[in-house]
Amino acid sequence: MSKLDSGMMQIKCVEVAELLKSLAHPSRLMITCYLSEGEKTVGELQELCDISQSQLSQFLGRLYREGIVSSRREGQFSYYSIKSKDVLKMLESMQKIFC
Amino acid sequence: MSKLDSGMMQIKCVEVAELLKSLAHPSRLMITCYLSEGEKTVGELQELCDISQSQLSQFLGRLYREGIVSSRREGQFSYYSIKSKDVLKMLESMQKIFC
DNA sequence: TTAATATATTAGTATATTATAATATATTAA
DNA sequence: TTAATATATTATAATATACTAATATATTAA
Repeated sequence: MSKLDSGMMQIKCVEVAELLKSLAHPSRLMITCYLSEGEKTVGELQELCDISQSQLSQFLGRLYREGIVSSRREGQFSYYSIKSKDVLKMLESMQKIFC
Repeated sequence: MSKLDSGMMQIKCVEVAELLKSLAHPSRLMITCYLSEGEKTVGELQELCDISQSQLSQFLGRLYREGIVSSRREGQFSYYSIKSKDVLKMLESMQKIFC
């Protein structure tokens, strides 16, 4: 583990803390965990996560704005998935440690 | 990666989201990152993290209440360290991924 | 005992987040 | 075109968080 100088440390901590904040809610974490298995529609997520339509949509909107997920529309459905490899790695290592 | 049933999934997500929330602030993340190298005094952390005495103490208090760090007093100094192996693993894997 | 150092606590304001209900939009099926 | 389904947006009240300044406590040194 190479050490960062204090300036870089600050920058990294701001950046990573933002990611943690995005994930730091039971429902948002659950959403992203399920998405780590692969792309899902809003409806599928709603089944899996058991939260209200409005909240799910708001959480997805937030995760999207914060760059955690990407989305594509195909006809009636919106498909969401994890946007970055690093976030995926992070989700996987959390699953290894805690699940 | 074995799959959890939805009840266990809920429980794990609540638990891990709490941890993420504890770490989801640039200063709290920095504090815990430095502590992942080993026990430190409040004064040492203050040097390293460059935050006000009051905030540092409040953040340490919160991390303590939330079970992330443990502390011991030795004379004039308070020593803090990461309390759980799992949190340590988590911090290390974040460093591997993002630093 | 007093002063200095290390750390903790309290109070107050500003801002952010959560949850819910209501409403809006887009797409497909009848 | 209308109804139904899938998803998004807005408004709002309740709660939590962040930051600062001020004050308090405990320990050591003089």
